[in-house]
Amino acid sequence: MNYTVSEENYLKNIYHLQQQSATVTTNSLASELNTKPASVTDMLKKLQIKDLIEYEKYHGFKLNTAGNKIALGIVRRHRLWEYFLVNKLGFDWDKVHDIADELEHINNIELIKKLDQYLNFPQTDPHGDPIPDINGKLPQIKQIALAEVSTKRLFVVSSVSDQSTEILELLKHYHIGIGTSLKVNKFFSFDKSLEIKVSQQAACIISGQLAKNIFVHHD
Amino acid sequence: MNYTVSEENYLKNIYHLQQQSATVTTNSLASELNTKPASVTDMLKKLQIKDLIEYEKYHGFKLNTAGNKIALGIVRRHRLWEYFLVNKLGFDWDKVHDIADELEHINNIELIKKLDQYLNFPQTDPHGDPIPDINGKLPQIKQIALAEVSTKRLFVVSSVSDQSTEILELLKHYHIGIGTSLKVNKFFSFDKSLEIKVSQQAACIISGQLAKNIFVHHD
DNA sequence: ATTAATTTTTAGTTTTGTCTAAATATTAAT
DNA sequence: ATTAATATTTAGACAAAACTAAAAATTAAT
Repeated sequence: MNYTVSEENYLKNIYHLQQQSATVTTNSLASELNTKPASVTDMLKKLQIKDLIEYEKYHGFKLNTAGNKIALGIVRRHRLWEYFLVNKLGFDWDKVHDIADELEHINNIELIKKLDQYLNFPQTDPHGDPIPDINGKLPQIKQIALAEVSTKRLFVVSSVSDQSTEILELLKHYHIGIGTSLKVNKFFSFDKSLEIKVSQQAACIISGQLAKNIFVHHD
Repeated sequence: MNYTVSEENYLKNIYHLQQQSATVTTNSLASELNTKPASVTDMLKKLQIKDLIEYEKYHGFKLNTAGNKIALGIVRRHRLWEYFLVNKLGFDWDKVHDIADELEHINNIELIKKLDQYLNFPQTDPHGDPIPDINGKLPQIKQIALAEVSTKRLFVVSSVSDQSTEILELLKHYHIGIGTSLKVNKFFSFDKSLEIKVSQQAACIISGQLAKNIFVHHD
């Protein structure tokens, strides 16, 4: 079976919204897709006929097993291409999203297999998000927000939840990227800021706001 | 300005047909695109309104300067991706066309600039076809069909006009690829076959049919 | 120079994905 | 338990890109 670019975009965005709340609403999907609720309703009917979602009028909807598998395929392609764009072509990680949004719709098994191999089977994309394997299985890396970590223990940055240019700018300033080792020296309860030590550099202070968006795992 | 996938496909195919005959007909374009003449007429009107072709009802049409520039951009992207697919991902050259047909429509200047750089600014794609530069200029490598070459002189294979799996199979058998050095020992007028000597190998005989499809340039 | 054959265009539909405006269901509030 | 507010769906239209069948223009043939 083959799906249109539009169908794939709906499936992908339902998938992402489901990561936050199990059931998705027409309005939230519409705003995610920059479209109108009426258009969403139209597409939902089509996706239901193709048996990719569970959908009951007026009562939200979610991907079924088949829909989930397709969504994971799209996510896999998106994240592999992001990895390629950053690690082979030398893009900054905040510039690759839109390009990957186009590349992800090229659904050629051989292409993605060879790309994966060429990239040496990466586990996560440049933002630290896990890349589903060929069967749609996500490598589960358990990660904690830096804001909730214990002090004096070494962690490795595994992902950043906000992927804006603004956060990248700040992270660049602190010399923090995916894979950077760091530890928290002290939490300051007054303004939730914290003192951290990033690899070989001198200790520095970051905001609680930032620490909530940096995810790490044990070394 | 931004063009749809369909518009780009029309422009690209008009470009290719123009390589063979200066003016293109509705029927030939329809069969090239696997569509119906009526659909071609429809699109021609649109392309004329967008000022990309010269078109007079019932009297053929061709790309104007603007249309040509866009077509060359598509060809550039197509051939760069083909190069990538063969030389980085390890595809056989007869398997890359369809994938490149999809990749070519992603029109992001930064992407193509970085891809070009990553591939080290290749001059020709894996079939030996020249890659237009960023301004649409084609590197002109003058080439002759092997069937029309003088004997006992050394040539380098620069391209193959037929790009089917069938010809690849045959070329593999003779150990001939783009870049292979060879010379013609003798033409046999009886059946137009010719004896050639490929690099270090023993001399062998190929058909005139094959020789017409192999293009070479001086060493 | 007519007629026949071919090519191209027009007219009218269809499908996909979108939209606006109006109607209907659901949820929240008094 | 109504009413008000919000969310969702329906109805009807539209644009892009294709199609079929029929009409019109061009070219070739006698």
